[in-house]
Amino acid sequence: MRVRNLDVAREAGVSPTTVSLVLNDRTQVALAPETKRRVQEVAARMGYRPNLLARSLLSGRTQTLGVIIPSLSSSYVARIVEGMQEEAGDSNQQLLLTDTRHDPETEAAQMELLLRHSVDGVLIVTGESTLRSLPERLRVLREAGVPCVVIDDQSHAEQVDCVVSQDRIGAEMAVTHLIELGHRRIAHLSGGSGTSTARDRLSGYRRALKRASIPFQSEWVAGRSFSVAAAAQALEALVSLPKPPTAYFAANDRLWAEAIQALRPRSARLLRNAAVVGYANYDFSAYLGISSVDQSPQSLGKAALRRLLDRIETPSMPPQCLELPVNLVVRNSSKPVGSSAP
Amino acid sequence: MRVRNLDVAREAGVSPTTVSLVLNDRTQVALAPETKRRVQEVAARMGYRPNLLARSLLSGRTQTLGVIIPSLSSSYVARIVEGMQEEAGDSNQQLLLTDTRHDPETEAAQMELLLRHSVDGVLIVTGESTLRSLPERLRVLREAGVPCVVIDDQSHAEQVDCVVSQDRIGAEMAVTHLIELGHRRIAHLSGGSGTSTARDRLSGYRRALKRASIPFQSEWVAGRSFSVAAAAQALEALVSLPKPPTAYFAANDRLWAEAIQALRPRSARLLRNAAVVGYANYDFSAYLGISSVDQSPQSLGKAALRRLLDRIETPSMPPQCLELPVNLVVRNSSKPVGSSAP
DNA sequence: TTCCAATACTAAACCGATTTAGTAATGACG
DNA sequence: CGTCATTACTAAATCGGTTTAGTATTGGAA
Repeated sequence: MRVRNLDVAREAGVSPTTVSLVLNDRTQVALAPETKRRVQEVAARMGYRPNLLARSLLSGRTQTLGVIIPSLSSSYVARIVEGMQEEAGDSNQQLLLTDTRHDPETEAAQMELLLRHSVDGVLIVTGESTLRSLPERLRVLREAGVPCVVIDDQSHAEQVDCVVSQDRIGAEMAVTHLIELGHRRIAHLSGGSGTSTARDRLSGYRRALKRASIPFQSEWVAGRSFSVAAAAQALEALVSLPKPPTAYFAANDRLWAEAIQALRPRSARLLRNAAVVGYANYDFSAYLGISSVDQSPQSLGKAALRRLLDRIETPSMPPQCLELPVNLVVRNSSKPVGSSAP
Repeated sequence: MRVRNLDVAREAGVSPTTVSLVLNDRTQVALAPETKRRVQEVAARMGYRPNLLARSLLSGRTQTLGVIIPSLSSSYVARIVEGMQEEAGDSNQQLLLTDTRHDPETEAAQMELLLRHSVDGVLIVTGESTLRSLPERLRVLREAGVPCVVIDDQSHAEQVDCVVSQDRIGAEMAVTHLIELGHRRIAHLSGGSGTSTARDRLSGYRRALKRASIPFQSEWVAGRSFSVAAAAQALEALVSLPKPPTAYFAANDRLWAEAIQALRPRSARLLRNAAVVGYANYDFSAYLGISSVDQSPQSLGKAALRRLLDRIETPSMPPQCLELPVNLVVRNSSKPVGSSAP
């Protein structure tokens, strides 16, 4: 059915070795130009397509990378994967994508499969629900000798390469921006303390307040996780404070949008004039006019894949944590204090 | 480094054959229970992980499916892939994802790579920009004898399996809904005539008008493609009609949102009171309160993958076109005619 | 003429599993 | 006691490439 090396060899009247040498351009070995031309012509004519399985079995390289993500629903994650795709395409790598659906067991099972498929390396985009099982995943990878890059978590930076965004700085930029708009009562809708990104954003928030000599008030920070329910509850609490905040820094745009959506109408009305800066700059952030800190997830993905390829080539490098810059996108929700415009 | 069948065999004092028989539960061959137990124990202890490359080379099956998408930026596409993931996980299949970035050449090159990797089948999510090259892709796949399912286009339904949504019916539902809200001047922001989905939506729009005895007016239909520029221009034209429409049926939510975004402030103000029903029900549609026709893209992905697996098992089946149902999600943008509420 | 080097190509081993065809040992039966 | 079936296992071929170590041929130099 499928044309093999041997078929081409027969048709061209040479040995499989010669076919292999010609098609892989092995110039160390002398070859008559005429033979070379003939083999190429025959291979093209017959539609020869090398079987990468066979090649990989011998070489131990598959040109295939495993990608583990918590879910593709998040357009933030989707963009990271897009960035990986782009870089992978340029480097002739294929991506085996596996979605864990936020489930550590699925993650474990899928990673096992990736290893059986002999991926050359693995890219892990961390998620709130799979963070706890990350050390176990890393252990398995280390034992298998398969390189790995972790995205969006730096808790294991001494053991393994990771790529994150400058979350603390991003948060600081966002809050400083609100302060410059004249706000003093600035709340933080937090993602809790379960992820290093959420912790960094809180830390940036505090730093910005401190630099402006605004005392930190613990009741201005609410939110236990990146879940909608937690966010809605937290936002409700913030808006119900005796002296409600005039501005909000949300750890995530989606969190903000969903929370607003879920709030009772009264609370939602109270929020109408508040200033907001969010995080992650989803597509819809533009439609909603929410100012947001953009991490350019594509760059994250590209950088991670680039790093993984480097690591595969030079396994001995010391692990490194790449922190990519972020930038603030200002939109309508950056309202100056006291404004009552829509 | 990696534990092989042979290593397990040596350790357990049996032949590789026996190891293979035990681990694959080949009961046709008699095996002493004690041997079986020992082999299993040794394999587990040594962390044996079968090399699927070797297995595939022999069997001709890789348990790997190629997925070709125009881009992961669209959350609609991302959801389709999510659905595939889910079904794939249940069937022990791996997905090789390739993003063509809307470029036919990248698509061709990537598909070539997928074939070299011996995927068992290919899932193609069509995009406006890669539709023209689809016949060529299908030809190559047919020649290679690799099964394929096409998503979101039924132009080749006699040759190849396809999975689409009931777009005509969805459009009819949307427009009928607007008619029931009392609207008569209903415009259609179209996706042009380049894709069968856009054509079907237009056709559903016309059917709904006809059933309500509203004469079709060609100036009420605008839009040449699913691009933002085209949509903004089209919407501008519609809103500037001497008697502007009171309601809009948009071929796509994103198109609508982006067009609004791009419009001049004056036109945007004119639209504030118009009723809208969109298509595709993106996440942000809920945040913006846009009524929308939901195709449940996950189901599309699941159905497509299911069909592909069936096709792989039974290559002789006649090609089939699956049309999945859609449903209308009603939100704030479903304003009755003459309303001036926000 | 003989020897060596360069040229052009190839035979065979190998990657790690599965599978087919077969062997050795045991036991039952006539 | 010989034969045949059954049980428990294995040797070797195979998948489709790449690579190593080689062979045959030619030409030039001594």
